[in-house]
Amino acid sequence: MRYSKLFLPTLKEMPAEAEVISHKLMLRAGMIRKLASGIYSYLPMGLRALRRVEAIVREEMNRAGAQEVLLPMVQPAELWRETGRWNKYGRELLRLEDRHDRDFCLGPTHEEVITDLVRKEIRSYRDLPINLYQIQAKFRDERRPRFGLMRGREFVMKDAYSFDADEDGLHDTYQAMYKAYCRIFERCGLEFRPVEADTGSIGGHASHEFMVLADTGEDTVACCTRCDYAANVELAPVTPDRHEGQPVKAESMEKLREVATPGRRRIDEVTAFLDVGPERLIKTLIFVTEDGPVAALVRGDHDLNEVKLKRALGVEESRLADEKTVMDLTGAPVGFVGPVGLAGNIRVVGDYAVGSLSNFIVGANRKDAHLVGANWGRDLPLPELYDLRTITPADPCPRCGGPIELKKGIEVGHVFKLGTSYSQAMGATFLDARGRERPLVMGCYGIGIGRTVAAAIEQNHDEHGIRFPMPIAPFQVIITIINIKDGEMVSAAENLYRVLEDRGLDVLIDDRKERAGVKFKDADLIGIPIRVTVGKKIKESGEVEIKSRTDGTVFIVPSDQASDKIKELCS
RNA sequence: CGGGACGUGGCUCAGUCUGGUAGAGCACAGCGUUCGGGACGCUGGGGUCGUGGGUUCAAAUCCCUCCGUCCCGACCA
Repeated sequence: MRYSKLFLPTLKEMPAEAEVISHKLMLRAGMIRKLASGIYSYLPMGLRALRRVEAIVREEMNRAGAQEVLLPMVQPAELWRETGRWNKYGRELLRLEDRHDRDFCLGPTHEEVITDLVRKEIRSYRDLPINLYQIQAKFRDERRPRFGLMRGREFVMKDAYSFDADEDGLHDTYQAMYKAYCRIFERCGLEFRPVEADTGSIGGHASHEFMVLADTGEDTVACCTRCDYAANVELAPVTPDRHEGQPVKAESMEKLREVATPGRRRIDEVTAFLDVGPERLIKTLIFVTEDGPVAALVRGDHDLNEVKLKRALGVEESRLADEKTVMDLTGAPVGFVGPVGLAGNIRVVGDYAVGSLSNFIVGANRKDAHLVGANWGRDLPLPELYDLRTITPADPCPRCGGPIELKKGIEVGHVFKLGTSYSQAMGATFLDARGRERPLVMGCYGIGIGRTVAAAIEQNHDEHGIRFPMPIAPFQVIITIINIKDGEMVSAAENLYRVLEDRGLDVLIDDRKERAGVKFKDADLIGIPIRVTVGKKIKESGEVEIKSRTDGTVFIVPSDQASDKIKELCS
């Protein structure tokens, strides 16, 4: 490709709208442009990188036995009504009507469509297992799109859906997908970790997320520094302390008394005012669920984990109660709510760690007042105890007891064992070897293609621009002609360009009428892994300069040996 | 959805507080010099100041409406 003919508008200055580095660089390097919030156009450079990732994904999916299909993006509402998701999915589902006022939606995911397809075509266990995938744009009307391609509303995703005859079959398919995902992200040159993940409201049996480790990640991963345990913090269980739940002797109990805490609502305000540590306090958080309101108790220095709370309560919906609801339920404004005297009115649950507290401090359910010296049994009943808090680096690894480290990650892939929830809801069945009708056992497997490109940039850049890993680079080689008016330089560069293209490399030749500095800056910005400079050395000694964008290594080689060296560096 | 910020040539921004002839740099076009790390000089084109309304002799500037964008939070495969 000739740079002079390429639609590659690079930006010298930082775009005002971008915050994170991958977003800034993708805009500056002319890869993407925004059309609307969370909706982006891919320009040639961006599309090339996207296609590279897609090609790797295709190869590995095909190798793992999956077959590519392409499903419609516009989907009829009836399918979504069958699974109940037409109502459950909420406002993220972009709904539309056709000219006959029939309801449709833009597909945010394709379980319904694929299950419909398979239930109509697959009748026998002899046709199983089957694993179908597609690479296609998804639309999710996110509440808050951000960070460019990292969380867009329209985004390119590879989604695969597997159908097995039984759980064992699903297990094998799941393992094959897991391994394929590892290969995909390894081949993309990413530092990643597969982590145990929450199965969410779908209620599957197992799930792993593939996290690219980067500070800008929106997820937090708990990693053991001793064994290979890694899990999303939403999920990572906290091992209860040995002392938790032990009764306190009556004689060591302080007297329960109410103290005035005017205006002190937050934990840090109360602890500062009373001059005690946050571990002496119990936070009382009121949630509203489909089964009614719930009070959840965690220690002042711990964070409540809503995923764990939902699981402990066995509910699907939960949200923090608003100010008015809290007032109606407890008689106190937010910040002064406590569990004493609450048990009769609403369900109270507590984290294991609150069970071992004695002489603790809680809100008094009265404005500007807290209770000091509270104790289980005497002042209030011990609530149902669960693992409700988010793991911290102070907690041991749930598997080996080793030290835990928290890291930020970008979720680029997710694999799920779905089981039979969709197939049962939609009547997707097959006949087994004994002629019995049974529901298909499903799995689903997603990869955010655009997000993978963005994540690769998050991990591979410097102050000058992108440093694309070779396997996903838009071009492998850029040839920089120092002076376009110098016939000797041009013919040497053109010659090398032809040779490299003939040898199957993707080459960009910078034949623009620009000064050398401009060309170097652009080459660094767009991150082509290998830069070949054809300059004055070609005239003096017949040599060219080959520079690695990845590590900065420079090779000066005679021009007739350049293609061998470049080929070697590209492999 | 709650909180905050912003919206002025293609881009980055100044001008708004204190109303009075729309600016700079970059980019773009032409000419000249320069030519291995985003050159310089001269000339030139390009802006309904997000939208609608209001106040005023006069609005980019003050007031209100709506729209859009970004950030934090909530929420979320």
